[in-house]
Amino acid sequence: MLPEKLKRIDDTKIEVPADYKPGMRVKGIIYVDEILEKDLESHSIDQVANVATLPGIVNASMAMPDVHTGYGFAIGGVAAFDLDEGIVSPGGVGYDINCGVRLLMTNLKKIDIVPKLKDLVSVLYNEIPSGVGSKGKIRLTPDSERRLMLNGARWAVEEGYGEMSDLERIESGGCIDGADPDLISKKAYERGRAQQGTLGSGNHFLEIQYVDEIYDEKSANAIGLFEGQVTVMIHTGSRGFGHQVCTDFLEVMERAVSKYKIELPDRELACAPYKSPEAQDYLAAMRAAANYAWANRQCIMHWTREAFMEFFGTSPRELGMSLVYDVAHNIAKVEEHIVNGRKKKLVVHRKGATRAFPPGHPDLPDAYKQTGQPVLIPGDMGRASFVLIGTEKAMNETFGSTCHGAGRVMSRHQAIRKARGRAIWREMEDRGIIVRSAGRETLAEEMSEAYKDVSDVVDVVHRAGISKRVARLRPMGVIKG
DNA sequence: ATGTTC
Repeated sequence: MLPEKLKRIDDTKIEVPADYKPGMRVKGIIYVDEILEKDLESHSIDQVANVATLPGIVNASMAMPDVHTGYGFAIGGVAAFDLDEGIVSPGGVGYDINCGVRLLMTNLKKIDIVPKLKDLVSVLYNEIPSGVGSKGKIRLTPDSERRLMLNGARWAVEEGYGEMSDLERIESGGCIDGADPDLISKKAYERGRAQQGTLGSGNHFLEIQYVDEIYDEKSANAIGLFEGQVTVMIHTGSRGFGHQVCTDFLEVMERAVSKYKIELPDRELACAPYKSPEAQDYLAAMRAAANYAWANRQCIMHWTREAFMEFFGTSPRELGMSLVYDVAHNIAKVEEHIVNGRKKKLVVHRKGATRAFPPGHPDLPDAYKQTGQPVLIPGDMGRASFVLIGTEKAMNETFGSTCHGAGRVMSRHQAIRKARGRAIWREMEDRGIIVRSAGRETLAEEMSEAYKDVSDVVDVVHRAGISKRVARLRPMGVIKG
């Protein structure tokens, strides 16, 4: 049951009124329908309300339909702050800075690979390092790690991992300006040294998929997607490097909270005024970690192309292996939005939320100027993933943002208990999905039933108009950490 | 998410 104070606005969203909790400066908006409303945790609602108390918050504290409890800010949260009055908070970005998704398409059809699927998955599994604490094939010197932080995916391309033309199909060109390697701790340098080009664990994955349904023929055509087409989705972030950056700056922010006398309903919301050196330093360090993640997805995509080349004995070009797009879903960015009819720069925190810019937006590459920004939504490993497109309505309502995935319904611990005595890999294989995993418990934690149905999540954002459904992808082969 | 409890 929803708390009585919450008001349903329409069939896709509810309002958390500004009198829900003391100190709220704006209302909260949670995008859920009657189905997902049942999975809404009261703690997530409290977190949306807590964020609404932060100085300089603009319009509303928002949450997407895949919302669940996170560190301070809910995962699935979107919050934008005024640059004069507002704050920056590491909790609004999360531990996995620039966790995100990229989608690679091919000109292969599902029927071309079904008979060889198991072998193809093995080749990929051997080629892409995965698992907790996994080390990659790259060893960064302090100097190369610096250049990586400054240049992101461009660093990877310059090192031979991919092509320059990949860069225009990455959010922010695969490199956000304003990173400062001098603000990165020795510990973070050390943790990042051997983890570039690794998948990690948890919900991170590499998946071979096929396009199973097209909803919007025109946009799908413009992107290059067709029914039965094989695609590869890569979901990973900045690994131990970003985690360390977040840890380091939470400490800085805790001190800033007392220094600037910021009153917080929850110490996990530790933050600093946007214009303070603490906030500017965090943003510069966060950008270094964001660039680390973009380079990471670039390297992994490159090895995916190499694995396909080795397996099929033809070049990636002949296999049509071009990048569709790459999105960040854990990041804070300074963006221009219209507030009360006037253009204004804001610092937008997206934590488990994806940018969804509309057709014509100046930040989009030429390839997507007319279509709008591709939005990539990974589901759980057994069901589906989606390609959506950004909309004008998202610009007006959610600072150009939409959902990011399925969202858990079971805790990791619950899932492990529920999976006891079962062979999840075999259950998947019976459904025609080949899975390889480095970690023993990862498959249990990540089984389908531990997640909401991503189709329900996507249905809400589509009906709400904050992004538009283009295609559904079904998993065939999964590599997990 | 995470050298899965510095």
